[in-house]
Amino acid sequence: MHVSPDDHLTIGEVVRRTGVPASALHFYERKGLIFSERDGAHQRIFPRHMLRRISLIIVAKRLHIPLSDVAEVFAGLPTDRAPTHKDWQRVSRRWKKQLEERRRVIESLEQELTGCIGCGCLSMKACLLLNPDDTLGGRGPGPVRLQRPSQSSRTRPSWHDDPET
Amino acid sequence: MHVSPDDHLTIGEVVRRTGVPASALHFYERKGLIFSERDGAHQRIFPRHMLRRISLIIVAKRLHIPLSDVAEVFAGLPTDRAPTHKDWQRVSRRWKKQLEERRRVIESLEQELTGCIGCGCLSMKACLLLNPDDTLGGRGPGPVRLQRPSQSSRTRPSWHDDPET
DNA sequence: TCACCAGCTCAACCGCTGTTGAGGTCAAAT
DNA sequence: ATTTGACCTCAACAGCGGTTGAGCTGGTGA
Repeated sequence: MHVSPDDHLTIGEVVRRTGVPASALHFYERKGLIFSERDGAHQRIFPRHMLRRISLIIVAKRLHIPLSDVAEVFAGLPTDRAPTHKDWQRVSRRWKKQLEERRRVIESLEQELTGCIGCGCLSMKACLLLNPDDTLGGRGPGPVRLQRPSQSSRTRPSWHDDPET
Repeated sequence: MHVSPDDHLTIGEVVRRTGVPASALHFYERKGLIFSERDGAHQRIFPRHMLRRISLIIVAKRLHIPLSDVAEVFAGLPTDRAPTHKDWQRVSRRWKKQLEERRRVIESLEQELTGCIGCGCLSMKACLLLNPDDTLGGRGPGPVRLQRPSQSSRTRPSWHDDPET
């Protein structure tokens, strides 16, 4: 039943082992993320270590890392053998940093939104939600502003003012 | 210079006030998020309170709330006048919950990934990263597993085992 | 009168991540 | 000899959130 030499796998075998549909494998190959040789009948033969790359793609997918980033990562990885444990550590730490960054962005948005729930001015000029001024969250990680600015320091049109009047 | 009655605005005026390009306004209108009347020359005339809806769309965009959710929210809002402060509070709290949920998902992924950096097995069967078993993170908010499972309780293929061998 | 500007519609296209389907090849099994 | 199954390629389509461009109308000022 289509069994390949120990170190090579047909696409069907890869599909069964990884759960990734053949259409996606074709797609990844077109994108240059994975490679295959061909047998006499022009059919793909994947080196077994390609399973590692595919695993990495699956992980990236779970983490919502775009394939463009995966491609960047793969550019620094050997193509003739599986990545080493050290390779994995580099990659996973890189992706961890991206998760942290995403979390920080969300936390910052949460704080802004919380500050705006009671206000609701939605003024095109004054509302912080509407005006992503990069001064906040721009430099350095960590919380930027834990307290809402004092009343006096912030323009506060009342709710029923029309925006931009 | 194209000035409309106090309570109505041309599309150009809306563009200038909101910073949203006309093409996007057309798009939002096609999606049923905003409405306009037409003047004699079939040109859009926006009721001034439409600016509030547009502000909400801008906020949603910043929060990465999909337009489908905005549409859902707008379905519960009056179409003939601006949303009230109470409306805003309902909406912003809803979106805040969604941010919290997204943050929790990221936190959970961060933890999984952290646990896997030292392991790197990437086993199709055993790796938690590769096998999103909904038992984790599925029920209840908050951290699910703060410590990595004990060596004994978890299958740990060594790095150089081929996945799925 | 003529240019110009604001606006209009409709269709096509962008990047992303794949999926679906049509139509063909090849080897093994019946 | 035929059928089945696995595989191939290529093109088109999906949803999301719009943008771009062509070709039109209508009002205003020089």
